[in-house]
Amino acid sequence: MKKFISNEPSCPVDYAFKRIGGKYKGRILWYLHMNSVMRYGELRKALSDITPKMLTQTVRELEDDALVHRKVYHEVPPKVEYSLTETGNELIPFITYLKQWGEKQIEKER
Amino acid sequence: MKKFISNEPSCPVDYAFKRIGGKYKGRILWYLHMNSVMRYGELRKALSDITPKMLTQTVRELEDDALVHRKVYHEVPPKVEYSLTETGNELIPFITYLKQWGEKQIEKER
DNA sequence: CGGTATCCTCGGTGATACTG
DNA sequence: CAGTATCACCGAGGATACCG
Repeated sequence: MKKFISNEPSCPVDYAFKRIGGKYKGRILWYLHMNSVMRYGELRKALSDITPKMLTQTVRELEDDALVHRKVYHEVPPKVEYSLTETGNELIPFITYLKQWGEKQIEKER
Repeated sequence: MKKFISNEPSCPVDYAFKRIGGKYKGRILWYLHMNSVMRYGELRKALSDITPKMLTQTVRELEDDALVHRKVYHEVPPKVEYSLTETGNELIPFITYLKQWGEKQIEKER
């Protein structure tokens, strides 16, 4: 039987995983989906175990990958709002599926 | 506006990511989906950059998580076949979606 | 053929303190 | 409020050699 082998240096599956992998990206995308718009401090509270450095770093990566939009209000005190971009929104069906699968597996373990 | 915050210690999204995250798991699941059954050496060729240690470690984790089935033939020379379990198959729609999304993004970059 | 056994590297993550 | 700046750690992943 002839096997299908895709040996591209950058497999699309790998590519996608790199863009949404990492310790917090899945949760951030999910929270932004649930809330539409969140401020820096709100994300920080939602991801209670995250350090400011990691939060900033992670949302910047998501912004560079065009999954998250960052809106800065030049006020005092400062205000920054995060939301999903169109491309980020395209990931939601996928994250929803993954979440349901995860819930099912957790249920199985009990 | 009241925000939706899910602060469970083990969010299902996180849970799922941990089970299919890692450098090679996505590709292994995808290859097994495409080929139905693959031997150790075939997986090794498919994932040309993987070391035997990492391959063994990764498929063992997938086996422990009941995503992959490992069938040993007690022959000489030895023969081991890997395939997706039912639970592993449930991830395929998700990986398919992710793959298409990845292809689209790669296309955008060009 | 299908793995193990060691040893080692490196970068993703964390802790803490400070700032416009 | 929304970040930066440093320094430190540790474990996922890699290199290499060997085994039943």
